Amino acid sequence: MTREKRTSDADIVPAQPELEEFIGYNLKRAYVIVQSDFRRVLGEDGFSPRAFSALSLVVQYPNITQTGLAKMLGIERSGLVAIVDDLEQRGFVRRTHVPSDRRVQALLPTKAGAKAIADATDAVRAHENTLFASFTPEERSTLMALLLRVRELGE
Amino acid sequence: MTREKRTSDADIVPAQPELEEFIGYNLKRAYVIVQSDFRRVLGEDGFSPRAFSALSLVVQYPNITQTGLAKMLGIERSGLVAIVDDLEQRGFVRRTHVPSDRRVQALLPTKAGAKAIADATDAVRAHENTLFASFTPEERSTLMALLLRVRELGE
DNA sequence: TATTGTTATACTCTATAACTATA
DNA sequence: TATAGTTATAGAGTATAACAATA
Repeated sequence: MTREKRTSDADIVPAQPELEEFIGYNLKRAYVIVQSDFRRVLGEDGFSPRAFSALSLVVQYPNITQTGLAKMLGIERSGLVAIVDDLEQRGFVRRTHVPSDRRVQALLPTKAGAKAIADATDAVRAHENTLFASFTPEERSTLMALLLRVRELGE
Repeated sequence: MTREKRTSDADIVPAQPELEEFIGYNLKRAYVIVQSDFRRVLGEDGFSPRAFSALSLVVQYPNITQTGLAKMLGIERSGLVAIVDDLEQRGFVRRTHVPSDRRVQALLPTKAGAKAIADATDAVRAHENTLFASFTPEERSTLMALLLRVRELGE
């Protein structure tokens, strides 16, 4: 058994940690970068990522139920209550009873909610355009396509 | 001002939610998919993603300090204490005092720690190979390269 | 029996601030 | 004064289980 010449374990400094070979690790690190920049920009408008996502979907799918919205967001129904409570208190959505099924609370955006999400969406677009300024349009669309492929692995 | 023919807001069903246009949103959804699969596989070996990452780095950079490890992982020093406590209790790392500076606690992997991370690394490789079986090698390396580019945006 | 929204609860992850012992 | 490790604490975010109202 041969042994490399070195004085102690501390001398072993690999050019690249094994960790770096994993997609999961790089995905997380990349996600943290983008999310923290999102929070910095959207914090001014008072939107957390999940509040932004929820309101965006309510505006696009008016009368969506809370269960339906939770499914779209990939979270539990129970977790959505606080999010909707917050959006309702800020006057961005209304819970409305549905006559045909009195269990469900359909969600409707208010005009203020539609305005707020339109402004926030513009801000997020600007944030991503700035953050990804060094990416070519092709690189961005390639990244998007591959991320969609990853998302499909979970279905 | 023209108005499209429709009976109510509920009829508006866009082919694709605006949310889907954002890299940040897709990054998060993709990350959740990969992480939950990681947890399912590594849970058997008793490694959370962060414990796995921490031990992996200690094995690769023996005598790393806690502050140095926290920087590599992108978390606060204080957050690392519980992680190292756990790894030390399980006999995977040792905290050792450094004579030249008695403030620092250098971290050394034990043989059991090196063995455990080697096995877990094999398991993670297998997990990613299975999960990304539908990706070609080129697609995987393209995804990795783009994720690295995103990570660089945060430096 | 099953489902919708809700509450209670707990767990993970992370950050901030303050402490201690060293430098 | 500054730094390494630590502790206390709090805040997101999420999940599970159970409940009332309704189907």
